[in-house]
Amino acid sequence: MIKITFPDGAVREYNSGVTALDIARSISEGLARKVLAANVNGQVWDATRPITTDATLTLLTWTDKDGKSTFWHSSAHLMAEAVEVIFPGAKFWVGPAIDTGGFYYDMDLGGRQITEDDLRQLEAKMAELAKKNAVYQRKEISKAEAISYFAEKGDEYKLDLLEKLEDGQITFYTQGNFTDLCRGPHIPNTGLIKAMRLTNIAGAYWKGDERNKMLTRVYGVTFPAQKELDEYLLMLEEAKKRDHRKLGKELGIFTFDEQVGPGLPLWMPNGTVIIEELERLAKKTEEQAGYKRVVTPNIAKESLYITSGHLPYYQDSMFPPMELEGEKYYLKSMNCPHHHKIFAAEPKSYKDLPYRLAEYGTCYRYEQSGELFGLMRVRCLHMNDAHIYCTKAQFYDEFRAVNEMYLKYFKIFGIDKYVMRFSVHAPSKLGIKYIDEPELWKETEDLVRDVLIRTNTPYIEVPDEAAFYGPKIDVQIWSTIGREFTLATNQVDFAQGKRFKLEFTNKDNHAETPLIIHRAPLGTHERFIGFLLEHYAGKFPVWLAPLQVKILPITDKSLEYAQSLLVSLKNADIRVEVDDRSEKIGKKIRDTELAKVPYMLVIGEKEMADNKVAVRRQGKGDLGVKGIEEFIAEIKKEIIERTSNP
RNA sequence: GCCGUUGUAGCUCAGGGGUAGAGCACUUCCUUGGUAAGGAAGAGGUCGUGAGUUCAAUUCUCAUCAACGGCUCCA
Repeated sequence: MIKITFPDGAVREYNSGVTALDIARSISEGLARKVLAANVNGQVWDATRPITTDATLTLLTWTDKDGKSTFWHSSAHLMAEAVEVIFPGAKFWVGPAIDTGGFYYDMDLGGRQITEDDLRQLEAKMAELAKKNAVYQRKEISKAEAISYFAEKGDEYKLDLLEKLEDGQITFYTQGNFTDLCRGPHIPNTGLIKAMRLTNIAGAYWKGDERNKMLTRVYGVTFPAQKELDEYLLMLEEAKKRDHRKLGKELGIFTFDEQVGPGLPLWMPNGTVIIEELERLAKKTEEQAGYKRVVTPNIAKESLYITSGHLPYYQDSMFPPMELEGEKYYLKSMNCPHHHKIFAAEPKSYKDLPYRLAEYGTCYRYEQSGELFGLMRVRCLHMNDAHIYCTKAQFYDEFRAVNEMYLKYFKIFGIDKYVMRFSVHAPSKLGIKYIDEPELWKETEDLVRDVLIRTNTPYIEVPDEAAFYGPKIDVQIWSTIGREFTLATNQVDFAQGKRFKLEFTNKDNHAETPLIIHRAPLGTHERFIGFLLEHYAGKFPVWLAPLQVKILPITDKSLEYAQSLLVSLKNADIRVEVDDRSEKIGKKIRDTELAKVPYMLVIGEKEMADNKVAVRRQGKGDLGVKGIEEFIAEIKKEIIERTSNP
């Protein structure tokens, strides 16, 4: 007998060799039908794998993250089985579950192309195979046997995988007519997969290396019930409606033009209002935090970027230089070197530090054409940039203050889902990807970690993602499309100070090099507004809304009254327009609702007689009648306090 | 940059070897209507661009540009 400990602490005895599925069945048949896998002593196992020692056990179902990923990974195998039927001779690389939902399988179809129609055919085949209730069978196998199996099959990709594996760690999983080299685990049988959708076809480099052959990747998603697939598809539809590219066009925020160039957004009047409101917020915040504003040119001579160290590391991401009078000029892809030159322009004493320079800097980066994505990845960007020059003793307070500024902003925008990524260097890439100063890397990484730990900031540490000049903290956020983006960045730089020979005179009258903090809490206008469009689904809070109030006269008898209201509101610095078309009020309301204008003032003969306005809030409906002064006072409060949407 | 898909009116889309269509938007007129679409008429397109095949190309072929889905990349 073995002892099984359940999550609630209960302990029950079972015969050795019992499976998680048996245990579930001993509790209830209903539970047994839902079990997808099990967590046995901290490892995710097949629910059908015999347990032979005392163990802690958690049964995993669709509601568990590991249950879902087991389900999806098993679905990848099911898809592969269908692929083998429809594309005989297909060779397989890997087919994992993906965090954001679903799975993919990378395959070599021997030069054959796969089409949307093929996907529908594959789905049908998967459904047919699933109905057979085929059991996923696990088998431990020797390396020699495994090699001979795939050698015979002619699958060089699996043979490549086998090279790194040794006897004792190789398992095969078989369901129906499909056998795969796989670590597992898998769900008990294919019958659990009730609904499936192959979502798209893509190319993917073998092993993720662009020098390698491109394999065919098919993405899919499956569910234990048709209803859940329907809900998933509905959610995708909703996400599409929130896509910043769609909203940006509908709301007149930005546009692209072929003649201007890819990745070069044109900010339209409505978008420009948002830019200016964001800048107003940033400038006030930064002024209060002791920053000084500067303005620098968009181009500089080559030597500046040689000194900064950017050219050797990032030349590929810069627009090619303009050459005139024997001199090369580059469009700036970062503001730092320019700021360093401002620091260097006047001698500095320790009394001048911390010295904080801020600029909404325009930068140009030559992102590869395939990387461009709406406003999220562009070639011309406006960065909420600043550089803080400080002593090591000041570093803690300065770095902490920057992190606190992030949090202050996130509160204003209601951003509650984010992760701080602490990116550190990789010692093996010193001198290649990173400045070759091992002691300084250690020292600055320790300084940053110290801030994070002492301020109780949750973070994850990621190796080999630092900037070339020092460690950094990136703030990751998720758009409604499910993509992950770096919104803000806070970086330490121990390298450029030296390279630019930046110095201050310390208390002992010696020259000392300052530490530099690069920070951009609001990221770039492009990415931030792209994010906000999706975050608010285009319904901006009043302080950011391009048009804050629309006055809707019911008939043209109240046009004159509308004009007088317009003047009052404009005098109160409210962004307002009158809809003076000869349309019915229902039509005017509909159009204004769709334009996502926060407030509508409906006025007719009644309001005119009482000198009042009927207030309607976008998405909320009629709020009743009030005096114009009362309305102005309320909306001004909402604007000044930068209130989030109710 | 790589693999794949797409490109028709301002927008969303239909069509198809014999030089084009809908809805919305737009213009004009009628309508003055109380909280999500009043009516009529009109204007608008070298069917992304360039070349080829053909008596004839927007439709077929090739190239190119751009967008989209991924991969790679992201100071």
